[in-house]
Amino acid sequence: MNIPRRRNGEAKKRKIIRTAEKLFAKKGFNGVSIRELAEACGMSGPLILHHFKNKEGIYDAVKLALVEKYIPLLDNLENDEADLYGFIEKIIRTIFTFHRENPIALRLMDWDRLNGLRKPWLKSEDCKLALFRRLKRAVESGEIRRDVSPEYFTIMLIGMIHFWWEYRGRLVTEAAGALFAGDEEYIRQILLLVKERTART
Amino acid sequence: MNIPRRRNGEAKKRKIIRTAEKLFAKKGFNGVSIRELAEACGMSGPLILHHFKNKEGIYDAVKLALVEKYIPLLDNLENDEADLYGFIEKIIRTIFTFHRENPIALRLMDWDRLNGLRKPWLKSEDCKLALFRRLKRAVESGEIRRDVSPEYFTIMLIGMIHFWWEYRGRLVTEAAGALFAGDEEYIRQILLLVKERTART
DNA sequence: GTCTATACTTAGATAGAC
DNA sequence: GTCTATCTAAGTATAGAC
Repeated sequence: MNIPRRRNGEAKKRKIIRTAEKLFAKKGFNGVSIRELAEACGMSGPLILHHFKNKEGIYDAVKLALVEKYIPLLDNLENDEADLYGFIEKIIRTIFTFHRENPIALRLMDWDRLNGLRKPWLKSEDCKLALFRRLKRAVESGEIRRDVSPEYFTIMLIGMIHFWWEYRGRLVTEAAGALFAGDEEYIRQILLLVKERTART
Repeated sequence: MNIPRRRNGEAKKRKIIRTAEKLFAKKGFNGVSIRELAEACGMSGPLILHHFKNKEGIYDAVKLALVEKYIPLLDNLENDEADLYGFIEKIIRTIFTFHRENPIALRLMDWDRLNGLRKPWLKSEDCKLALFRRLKRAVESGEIRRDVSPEYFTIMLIGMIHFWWEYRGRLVTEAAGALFAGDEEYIRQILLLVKERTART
């Protein structure tokens, strides 16, 4: 009994990634040791390094796993629909859904940005780009007011959303339900803002 | 000759703080070793630890130095003037000035937030608070539209500003002049946004 | 695949001479 | 105040038995 199964490695590998995700999000790359990760996984250090080349290899795998969760959400945004406000709401909700389902993503991205991102998050800029392109078209076609700058307006919108999730992450005392209601109200306020700023009179 | 002067310690201490500021901003607390800091200062490690109790002591001193630069800016905001838009512009310019004069502050604050801030940045929330209070008064008195939420609007504004400086920090290829012009245009766009959203029709 | 033992490096901090 | 020398702990990673 207790015969080590063949091809048990993949399960362990996933376990390592899931555990490392949380630890890296909490303490950053430099703040997590292989020893600590091994203990949290209930394995030995050398076993971790049997599955991954080195510590950076673990980190890269964590990033890759997150990017892969991101991709299906982006496929939603392929065709930038006719209705500008519908499109903006869709983008906002896409980002909100991603962060709600991946509460550690923002912290990981922040650590990575501060550490000077050796390898970039290939897909993470796509929401910003999609938003910018759609806004630019709307300004050029006269769909919205001409004095709106697509570049700066994009930065403002992404900034509002980004900061909300940073800020929200610190409200640990709140109940989950209250946070969710806050999300909805914040989205509503953003959409009001967008309309008031862009609508032609 | 080359007699070691008395009371030379304070100058060294300042030098250590100025050097540590840059290193901590770049690599975070865990990413900087005392050895590295000592070398960058042109001193030995033990000398650093003669002036500060330990590594955390250096870090705290760096934070303190930054907070002290922040205080005089805040004194500007004491009386929240009659004109709402003037007040908002003043707050925005205050934050912009601070970040332009202390280009490393934002990174330090971000590192600190991620590391779980043992000791808080006592004064850094004050701009947000001043803004919130003024907005609340404006809504309640009917100075601006009633459907504006002071809480969320504050978060949006701070988010826009915060993200701009994060984003700006990555635009290393741009000339300083272009960045400065970008600042002005961004402020202009924010103020347009605020007016369009809040003005009563 | 999985462990123990261990090599090697670097970290923070101290002792003590000057 | 300032240095050299050094301690101890912790880090990454490998060797090799099972």
